[in-house]
Amino acid sequence: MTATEPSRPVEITCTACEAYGLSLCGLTKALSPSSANHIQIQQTSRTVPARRIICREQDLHDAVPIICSGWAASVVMLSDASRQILSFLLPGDLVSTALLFEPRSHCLVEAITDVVYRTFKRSDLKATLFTHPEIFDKLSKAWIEEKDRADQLIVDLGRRTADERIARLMLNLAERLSQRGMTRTTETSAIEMEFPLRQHHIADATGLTPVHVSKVLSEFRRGGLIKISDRSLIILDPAGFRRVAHMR
Amino acid sequence: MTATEPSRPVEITCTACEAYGLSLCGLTKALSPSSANHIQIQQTSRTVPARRIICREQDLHDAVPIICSGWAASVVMLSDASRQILSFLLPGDLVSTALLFEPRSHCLVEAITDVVYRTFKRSDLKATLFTHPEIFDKLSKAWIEEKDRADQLIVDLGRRTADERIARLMLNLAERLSQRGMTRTTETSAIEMEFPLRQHHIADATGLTPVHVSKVLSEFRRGGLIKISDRSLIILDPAGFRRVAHMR
DNA sequence: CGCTCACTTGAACCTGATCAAATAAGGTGG
DNA sequence: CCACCTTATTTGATCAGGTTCAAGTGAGCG
Repeated sequence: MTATEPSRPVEITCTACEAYGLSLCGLTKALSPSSANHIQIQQTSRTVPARRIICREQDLHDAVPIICSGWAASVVMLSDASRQILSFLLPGDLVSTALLFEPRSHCLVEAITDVVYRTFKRSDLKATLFTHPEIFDKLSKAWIEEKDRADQLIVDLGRRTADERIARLMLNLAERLSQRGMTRTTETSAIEMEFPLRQHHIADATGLTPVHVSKVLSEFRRGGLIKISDRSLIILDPAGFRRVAHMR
Repeated sequence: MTATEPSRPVEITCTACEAYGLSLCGLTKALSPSSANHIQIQQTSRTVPARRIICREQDLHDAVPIICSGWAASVVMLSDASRQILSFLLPGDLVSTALLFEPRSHCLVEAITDVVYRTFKRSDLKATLFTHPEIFDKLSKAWIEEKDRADQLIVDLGRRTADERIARLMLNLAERLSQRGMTRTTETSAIEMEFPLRQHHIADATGLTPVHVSKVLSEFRRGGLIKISDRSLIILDPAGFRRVAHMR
């Protein structure tokens, strides 16, 4: 909530995330071929420092936020101060497709790293849905993906061990980052990426305690599966790590 | 998969679930006032006996099924034969709003009781979305509800005890049934309903084992919170039961 | 009558939580 | 750059909520 450009009409194209060609920001791709086709839509860009809250449960949002850069998380707070992370938001992600239809969110979104995001006005975005089938398709795809991930998480939390949950979380993030071109593969076929999560984020996302996360990660390290240092993650043995993640 | 009426054009009105005024079937309500407005849409009705599978993961569905009567469950099967139930489907529920956009489902749907359901052709239903804003609204509402429930389940599985999970499941079902007029409140303000779930269903939905579910239910019974017999459930002490469900 | 499936109950076990203390990393003001 | 403070991570010891295993009781059904 630091810098706030004055709201002004711009192309829906969001150069910051265009490269990812994904999710809502990817809709820019759907439109750009025929340049005459660009939509004028009210849009605001904001920058939020790490750890700050992007929006709260109570906020009535007229705005639909999209992450342009940085990592964020949607989290539900319980009354005893325990937390459950519903999903991590990466560049190009719509915070929640439900916001397209309802100005209410039952969880809060917080920045993990410094985050740049843009908001579209719901009514504008909703209107373009009807006039631009490509956007409609992009958004329904985003919606399906969001739900698929939620369902996967339900299965993970309901039926998998701590090791599996943590490995799967990391592999899922690696996959999503790689779709965005945000991973590198070394000559030893290890996968390398920026990884700003603290262990408590991993704990909040997997339904575990930070203490146990620490133990499991040490175990993974000892097994030569991963290497974490300096806010970056290397999956040294992707095949072995996937084996851990599946198991059963 | 027993009785299959030949596919024929009928009004979208689905009398079986119209009474509930909910979910997709509720869209019938949105339309019926102006009778000139009725949609002709291909529709098929089927009856499935208890325990049978309504549709599998692999099936490429051209069809969008809606439960007309009975209870069903969407379940994910793990390779070790353990199961996670993602959601229970009650009369008036769309099996999955994602089916509106994608002919694929990553879980299977199985009948708990005898189930009557109808299927609409995806393309037809999708088309009416654009021409009938009331239907669009109904469906986006269904989508949001579906996602809210999934998110709630994530929190339950990630952060709550066995007692809380089970109590919340029952209270949620009671709430949904009551919206459909499928509960009775006695003079002692106990809440009574049909409850066809086996303990293993409860276990599959809450990420617990049937053995533990049995123990928790016995505890609830001993505490005078609920009474289960003969496929029906009475919440004897709703206030007390809600207290158990919240706890923290 | 004999089966199968659902539920119950108890004992032993185990995964992950809790508690506690020590170490390492940042971040801030001087 | 240092001193200080706060936040992360590690590690070990103990605890507990649920699982697993096992055996027994019903209830519905062909």
